[in-house]
Amino acid sequence: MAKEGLFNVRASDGGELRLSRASVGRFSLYLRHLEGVLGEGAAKVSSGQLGEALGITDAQVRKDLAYLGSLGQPGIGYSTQELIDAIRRLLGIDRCWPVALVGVGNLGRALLGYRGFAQRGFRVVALFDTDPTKIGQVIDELTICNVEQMPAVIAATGAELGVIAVPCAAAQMVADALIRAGIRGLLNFAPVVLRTPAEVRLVSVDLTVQLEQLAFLVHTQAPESPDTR
Amino acid sequence: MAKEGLFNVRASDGGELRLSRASVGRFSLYLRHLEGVLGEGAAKVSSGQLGEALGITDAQVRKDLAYLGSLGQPGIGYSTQELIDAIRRLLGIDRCWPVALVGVGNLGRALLGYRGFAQRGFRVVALFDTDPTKIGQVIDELTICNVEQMPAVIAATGAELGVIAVPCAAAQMVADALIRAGIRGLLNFAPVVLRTPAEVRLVSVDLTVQLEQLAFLVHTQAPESPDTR
DNA sequence: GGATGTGAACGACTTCACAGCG
DNA sequence: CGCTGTGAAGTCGTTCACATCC
Repeated sequence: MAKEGLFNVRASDGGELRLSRASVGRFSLYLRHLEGVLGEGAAKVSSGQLGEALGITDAQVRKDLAYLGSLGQPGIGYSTQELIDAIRRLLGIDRCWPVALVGVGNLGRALLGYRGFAQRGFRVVALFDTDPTKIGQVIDELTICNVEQMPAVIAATGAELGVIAVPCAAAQMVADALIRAGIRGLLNFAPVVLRTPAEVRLVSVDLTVQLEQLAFLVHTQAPESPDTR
Repeated sequence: MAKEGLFNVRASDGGELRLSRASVGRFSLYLRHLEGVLGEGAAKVSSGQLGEALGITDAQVRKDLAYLGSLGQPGIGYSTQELIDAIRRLLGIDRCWPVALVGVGNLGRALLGYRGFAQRGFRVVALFDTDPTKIGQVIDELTICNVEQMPAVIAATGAELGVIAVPCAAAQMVADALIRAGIRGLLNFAPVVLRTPAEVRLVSVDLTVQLEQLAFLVHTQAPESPDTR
């Protein structure tokens, strides 16, 4: 009932590009690794080196990078910096994304303090919680607001993405409120399947599911280790 | 260079079964939903209802559930309880998994307090940190130990799985230590690609990658919302 | 009628293999 | 010679469609 598929992206040359879902996930990993090797002074990388580092084949890497245009030089490799810039553009993280965080428990605080977010241009600009005792507290110069204030606060701060880090009983209600307030994408950590209108994007991360995957792998002694996600 | 693939599982009838990676991820979601509907008193479910709830097709659900054996009754559906039991057996979570948690920062604490873990039989039995000021602190009746004590503590507690919630600079070192101490599977939250021997299972969760996926989806206004993973 | 289980068709993703370029 | 870019082949995963059974 839900159709999987390819993404249509405006390519750098202005044309349309069909991008597979699986590649999108890998671009984040390429980016992370490329920023690392650039810091070590490597101005060039080859598909073989990248594949080695991420545990995938060199052919796969070349297929992915070909989406960015013809950035590679035969016999030489790719310019690290050029790849980084192109991937950031493709993923849409060549700019700042203002984020609203709902649920300032341990998980929320962990996300708030997470370096990786800021480094990639994600900036938490608003905090919300449903617990009345937390309303009004200030963390990192941000005041925790209640859900009723959401439309006003989100309009004022310009938050476009929402992170849901509340217990699962409250998750759908929080999602609905965020959507009413005009948020365009949700990152959900609550272990429930959220119902959202088609125009709101949703990514869910369920920590229990990940642990269960691991238990399954250990339990069955499966042949190969899986990749990140 | 790493081959992806199917898992060989000992089926309930004793035979070998080939199980796709993708299905494994969905079994956790089925389980979560089934426990919910069982709590509401639904003794039977159909593939259509399950698919509707998780946003996938009924055919997909039937294909997945067929891995469990022929539990369905044509015209009736599946017994909720039977499915729950069979999925728990398949995933290997029909027993308790002792877990060692490394890194007692915000994320570590969030995981420690996470209800879902305990409910599914994952029990944190050992805590470690690299920060000397935290060593010796007691949380939830567990004393935070340092990495040197790892072999002894893990042997004493019987921990089989390790959760890595340390900054990425320390992650590989922690992984190596856990592996030396005899751990069989790792759940990694640090944004690096860990190197592990083939017999140790690895699942990685990179929160930045998830946010970047979301940014990409919003950025491109892709047609359909993705599912959990 | 209503729902399962499953071969066959379809579509997506990965790997192969090699032409072509620096 | 080394490495990229890409058609072709192969593998994996999902959906269709329908025989089958309660």
